[in-house]
Amino acid sequence: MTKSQINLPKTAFSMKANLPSKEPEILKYWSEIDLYKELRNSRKGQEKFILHDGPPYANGNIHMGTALNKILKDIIVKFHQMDGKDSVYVPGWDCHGLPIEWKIEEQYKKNKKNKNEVPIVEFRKECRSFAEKWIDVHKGQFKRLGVVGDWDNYYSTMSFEAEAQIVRELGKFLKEGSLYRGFKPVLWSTVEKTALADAEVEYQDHKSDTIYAAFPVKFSNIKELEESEIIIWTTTPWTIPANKALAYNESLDYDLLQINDEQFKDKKIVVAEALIESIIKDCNIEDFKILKKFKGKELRGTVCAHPFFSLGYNFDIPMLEARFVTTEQGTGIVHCAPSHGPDDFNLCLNNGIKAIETVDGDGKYTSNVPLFEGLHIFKSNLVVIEKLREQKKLLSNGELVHSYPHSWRSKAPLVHRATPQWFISMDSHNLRDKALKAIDETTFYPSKGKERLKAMIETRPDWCVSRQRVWGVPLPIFVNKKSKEILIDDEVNENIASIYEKEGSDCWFSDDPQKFLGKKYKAEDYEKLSDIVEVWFDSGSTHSFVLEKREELKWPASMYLEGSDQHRGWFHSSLLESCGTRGKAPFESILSHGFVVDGKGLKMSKSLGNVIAPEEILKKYGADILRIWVASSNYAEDLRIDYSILDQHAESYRKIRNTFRYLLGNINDDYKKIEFGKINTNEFPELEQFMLHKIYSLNVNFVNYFKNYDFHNLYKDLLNFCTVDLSAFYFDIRKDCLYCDPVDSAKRQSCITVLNILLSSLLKWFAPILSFTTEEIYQLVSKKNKSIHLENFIDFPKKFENKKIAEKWSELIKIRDICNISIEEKRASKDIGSSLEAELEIKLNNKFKEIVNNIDLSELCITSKAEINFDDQSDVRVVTQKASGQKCPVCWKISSDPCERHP
RNA sequence: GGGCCGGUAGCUCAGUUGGUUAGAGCACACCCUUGAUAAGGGUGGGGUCGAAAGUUCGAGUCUUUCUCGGCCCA
Repeated sequence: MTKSQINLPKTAFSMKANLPSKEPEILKYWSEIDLYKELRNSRKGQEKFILHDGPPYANGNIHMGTALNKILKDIIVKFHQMDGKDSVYVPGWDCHGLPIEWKIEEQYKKNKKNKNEVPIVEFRKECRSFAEKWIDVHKGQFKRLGVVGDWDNYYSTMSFEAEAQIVRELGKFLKEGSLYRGFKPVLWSTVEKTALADAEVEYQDHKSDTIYAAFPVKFSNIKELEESEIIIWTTTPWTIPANKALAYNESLDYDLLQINDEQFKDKKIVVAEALIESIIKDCNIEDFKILKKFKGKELRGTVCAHPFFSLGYNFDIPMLEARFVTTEQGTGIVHCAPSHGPDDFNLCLNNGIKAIETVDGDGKYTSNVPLFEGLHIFKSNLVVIEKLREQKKLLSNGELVHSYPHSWRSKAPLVHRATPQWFISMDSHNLRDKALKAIDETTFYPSKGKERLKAMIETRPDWCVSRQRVWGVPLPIFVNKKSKEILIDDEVNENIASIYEKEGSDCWFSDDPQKFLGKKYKAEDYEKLSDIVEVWFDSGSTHSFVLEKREELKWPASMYLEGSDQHRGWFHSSLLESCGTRGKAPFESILSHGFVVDGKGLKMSKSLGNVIAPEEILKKYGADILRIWVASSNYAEDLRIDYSILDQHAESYRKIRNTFRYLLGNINDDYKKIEFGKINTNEFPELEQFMLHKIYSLNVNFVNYFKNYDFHNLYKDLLNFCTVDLSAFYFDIRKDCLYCDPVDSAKRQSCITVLNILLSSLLKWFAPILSFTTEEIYQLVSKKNKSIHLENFIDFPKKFENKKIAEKWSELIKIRDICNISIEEKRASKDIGSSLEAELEIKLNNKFKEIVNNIDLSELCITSKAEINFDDQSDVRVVTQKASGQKCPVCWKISSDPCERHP
């Protein structure tokens, strides 16, 4: 039988991958050999690459976005590890915060338990164990993706160590003086006497009093405006006493009107042109004329007086530019009470007007509001309207039914109320400037991230770090009862931190305040805050209790990597926290990725029914397919996924797998490491030399792509190499030699050498992406080492590069393509089937003499014969004919003479 | 509603400073092979470059408007 005469490929590497069942076995193996420890040992003392993990929230199963994030991190960590660096990855979790509080409250409701009757400490314990449970679930799910890291020593923002360090970090801001107490409007229920979070608010129709009120102009760059009045419209007359500014939009058109009606005789008013019609109707104005038209931007610098200026409100009301002013309704000028609206608050804050406490928790005006102190705001609309009328500053009043926020519990209407909050100043100690400088010193992938973060830092208001909640790190602040001064003392701060380090922060709520104050101060002289720190400060501090505290890590991190929403989130808070405390960013580079969307580019949502869970993909395809999806997608934009896209990647995977299978089969699973120094590439056939050049130049691209974290191009090059250069070209041509030539022939040996080089190259190139499959193969062929992931990338010798051969062979491939077209014609007409049934007559222009010198085009085109003739005609002409003669039973070549190799 | 980013074959992606007929792989169709075989090879079809207008001798590339989508903010 002729089959015994030829060397057919033989391998234990199955064609079918069976990833969903194979991968867990490999995971088990990694855990048995303690891969993470091996990785660390293998790179002791090497340059570090530290990708600091942005902590996911310990709540709910992971979704595609989380999977993408972790896989991308793992790919990068593995690349750097194989690049010879000590590439350490410590995963972490964000644990404090409202979502977990709600989950526990939900459980209480189910069990008919009253939250207010549960001691804070007990409630917090339940939050803690809830977070712990989800950390465990996440851990299992992340590991299943093939993510390698220090899972046993993960970090969490609720560890005692973290809570203690967060106190120390706050202490730095406190000591510096940039942490201050201010006021900020929150949605407040005067019935429940508490602030409500957005999700606790429901919108219902509500009847409000409306007014048109007048603010006299004191100064303006538009001369005609003096002695006129700016008109505003509002649905909350009770906020007029808290007014501090007026807002206009610079791109709107405004008019100065003179009113001639009896009741407003000779009044001159300013309103937006687009709203004149509705205003004159609402205010019963019949006779007016337009004195002047002007653009909003001309209002810059205008200062008004308060409508109650003659009643003691004798401060300036500046006019400020604001984009939120529209001509939808009102007058095109908005009255701003910084204590009673977020827009108003931010606008005023950015213009140096601080909010003050104008209304107390019960809804009554404070002493900061002359004339109205003690009056309940819900009863004061009519009082304010009367006062305006009395001061001749009311044009009209009415009522409006509109959508308005209400408490979901009491159903009572809510108000925006400025409450005492704690802020970190952006400017008092140049935090903004420091952060902007740090951004300039950071490398962004993709580069557009830099502008995005910069724009946010440039315009953001002071950082509010306090929350009136329970599940978080308590703000470690004492305020002197008499002087109202904040206690700033390193000793006290360190005392609190060291207590937390031992027992956690629960004790803040249960233990004697004296415990925290130490002996220096008396507890009775101080008010202990019950606010907690907002969770972005927690996660923004991870660099301090992870990067700085752990010996195996370094500060700053080499990279922070998150979804692009984190420009507003973790990138942002980490930058501010670190610049405030250390003057520098905690990262050298930032990589941001887009969002996972469905196959059509729409966001995934339950209502659209287009959600794909990572779990389903793992069950159907396996983690390596998901990892291919990550590597092949352009993370700079949104990443599309659906089953047809995954099917396509699964197809590519098969191609890659079969490439490996061909390599393994032809070396019979007997991989031999090739010593590059010992091989003389010049003695190789040209085809082998060409392949070595291909390997070399692919690696040049590979390194460039990797350095720029350009994985989708890197993967594309690898895949194309497998399909175009190997499967359809090199492998196809060399089958004849591998199967039919004597085992010891120099040509076959050269080929085997190249196959060995290819195997090790591809294994390493693919290892960071196809973590499981490359390990599966490595286990089959490696004799000494425990894991492919412990290997280094290959440093290919310069002698592999051969530009001359590359140029020559790219011409040969063009000739081959033309031959194939000619062969195809004969195949289509059923003259021949296999290309070995063909013999070629190739006519070449004389200029190709050099190109085809020493080249057997029958080998290249896999035909039985190829005759070359030269002339001075056009470049390449091929005639294909059916080969005549006998088919050699061994190599299947057809020839009229007996087969030379197999006589 | 505002800011930012994006839209190139069915899919994943290339496309330099504007310059031949817009490329690759996959998928698809047809054919071959049965010695990589639930594999492998060959050939081929497929694009108004989201839309419109403008600048230019010339636009996928520059400008404006619109549209669709995403993120952030309100």
